[in-house]
Amino acid sequence: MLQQKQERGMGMNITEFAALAGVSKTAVSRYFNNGYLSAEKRAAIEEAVRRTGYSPSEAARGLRTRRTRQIGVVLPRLSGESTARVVDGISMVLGDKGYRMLLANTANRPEREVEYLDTLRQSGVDGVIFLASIFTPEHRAVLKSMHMPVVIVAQQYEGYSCVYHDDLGAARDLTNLLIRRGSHPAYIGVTAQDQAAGMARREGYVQAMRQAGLMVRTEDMCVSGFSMDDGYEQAKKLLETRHPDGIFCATDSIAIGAMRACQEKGLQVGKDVLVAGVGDSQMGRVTAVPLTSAHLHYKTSGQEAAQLLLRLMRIPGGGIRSVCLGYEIVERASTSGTCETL
Amino acid sequence: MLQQKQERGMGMNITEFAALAGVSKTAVSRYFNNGYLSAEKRAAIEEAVRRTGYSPSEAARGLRTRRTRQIGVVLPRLSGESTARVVDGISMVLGDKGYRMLLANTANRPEREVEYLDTLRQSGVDGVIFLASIFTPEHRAVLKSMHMPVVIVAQQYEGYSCVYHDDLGAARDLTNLLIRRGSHPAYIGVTAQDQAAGMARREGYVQAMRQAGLMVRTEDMCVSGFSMDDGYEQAKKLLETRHPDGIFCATDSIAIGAMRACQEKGLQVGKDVLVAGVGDSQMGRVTAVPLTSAHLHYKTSGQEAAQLLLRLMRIPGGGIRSVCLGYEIVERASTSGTCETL
DNA sequence: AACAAGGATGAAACCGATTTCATACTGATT
DNA sequence: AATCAGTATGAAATCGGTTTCATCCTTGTT
Repeated sequence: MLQQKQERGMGMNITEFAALAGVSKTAVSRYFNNGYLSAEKRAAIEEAVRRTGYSPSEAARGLRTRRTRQIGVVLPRLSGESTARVVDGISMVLGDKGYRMLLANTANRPEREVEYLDTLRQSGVDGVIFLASIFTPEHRAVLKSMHMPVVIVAQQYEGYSCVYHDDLGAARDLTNLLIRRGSHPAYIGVTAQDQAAGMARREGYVQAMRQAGLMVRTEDMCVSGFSMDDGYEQAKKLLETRHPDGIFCATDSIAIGAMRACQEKGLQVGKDVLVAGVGDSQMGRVTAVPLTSAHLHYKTSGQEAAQLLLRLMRIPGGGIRSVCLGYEIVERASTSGTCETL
Repeated sequence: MLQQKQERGMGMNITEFAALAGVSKTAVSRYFNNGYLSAEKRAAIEEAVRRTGYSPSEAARGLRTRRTRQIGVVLPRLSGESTARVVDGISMVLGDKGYRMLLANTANRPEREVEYLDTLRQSGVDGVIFLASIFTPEHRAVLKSMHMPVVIVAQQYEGYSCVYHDDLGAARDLTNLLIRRGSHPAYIGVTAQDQAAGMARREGYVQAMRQAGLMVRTEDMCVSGFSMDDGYEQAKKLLETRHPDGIFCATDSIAIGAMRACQEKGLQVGKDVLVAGVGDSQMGRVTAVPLTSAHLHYKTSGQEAAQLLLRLMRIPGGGIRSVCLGYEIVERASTSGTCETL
């Protein structure tokens, strides 16, 4: 029976293991926590670990230390390049530091975000990274009640460590590019409830238009959902009513939908109509007319967020600091007129 | 001080809370676990919970019950449509059942898979879903030592609950399609260490060729990496040495790379060269020549995997059962010759 | 009226670790 | 010789829940 336990390396507790190794429980605990320990004991325990495969129970350890070595990640969706890349970045940094990642996928339902944040609070994670979409008063309330390190990604929020992109700058530069290439661009964006993708990019468009001395007409600006199909629908309407010679889209998905609408109307993208998006997605690189876009460093933002969280956990009650990441404009055929072949 | 604790709803333990609610610890425990409890006590506790926001410590609970309500998910990468969709499916089912998801991203390093599986074993998750890429002897060893419910996705492995796709059938049908459309297709695949995407799809190609009475030449078959660029490189070589009039690719990414290689050589995809991939990715729908592919139900496979895991956890020491999901051939311009405009 | 079955109750044992504390030993410094 | 700082040690307390157990009420049944 004992033999079986030894071989399986399971179901053993520190008391049994200590007896087997010929040392005290305390010594075993010290072994796993780098406490004072003589070389002989250390060796004896090491040997016993090799034989049995014993490892201390995380549950018991967590109960006593109040640390779980887990951090929660709340995100609006998993499918979607940007989110996936952010999470990738987070897991790179956190994995190296021995932290595990508890994922909460809210499937784009803001009320779930609040719910999950609360669950994470209960489950005792050491910290939370929150990929926010929109901020409701409930969000603010639950965030305030978290009482643990929190980092917010892709939005700015006073009093918290945030990592975000210069959405406004990217939108301004892209709109400028559309203008320089000779168009008077219209705008297809997303809900203004989304600070980053909605508000900031819209503002970037408006600023660029004003600076260029162009009329900003509200009829030239419309609000779309996040999908390709949504972009297609909005663009179709726009093309019928306003006949723009350029469209700046708040995301690549929207832009790709818009390009399809253009082509269905017999317009040549990159020539008759210039189109640009934001995000530099894989898809935008393989479309018939490759899409001009702004590359945002999503993976980096994930890494930065993890770093900021580690910092918050290191400095008790302090260490709040935010990071703004830059962008790179990537011009392709959808604004240059040179229609490539793939 | 007590007032503060009440208001914050934090740092309180069951003893303090029980005193505050005017009941015994046991009653509180029963409240949260649906044990025998009079209506009055239930109401009193409910009221106290509302006032304080108290919730039992997961760590303490887990220590005693040996259940964490967490399940581990090990996957080769996060960015990548198929994986993301599988995880999406998993989180849908598991989230509804009150389970949390511990994600381990191995970044395509098989040795890390083994390492993470071991970490998950230690951290006491209630079960594991393993999105496998390849199976080494170390994999088999660590799986055997898990002593907890495990479901394997995208591969078949004797003795475990698996959910996988009919890769062979999909590959056979697609190859058949390429043949019916008049080509003698070559093959670009991935390492045969990958049972599903490597072996099975390759075998499907070979079977279809044989059934059609066509020569299967090893020179017409090559091994590529998983990226678009890898597919591009392999296709380029193939086009220079063998001049095929059709290419069946083991994945959409490879196929998209191959299409680019064709077009750079001045060949018209869908006419001079027919191309097909597997996976029905978003990207394959927006390429200049939309890509014929097989739709695999990734999200469903995630849901099924979660169901199978719940079943394993429900039936102690049994309940092993596997699921094979079908596919749907989606023919687009890359095999039909009708070159669409986006 | 006697008895069985099952609901309701709380004290105490238990889960498996970490941390405190009191004690002991070593070598270096006054 | 006395003091001190640092290393080593293990028994016991502790973390915050759940589960067992013995007991006490109710009912309904015979």
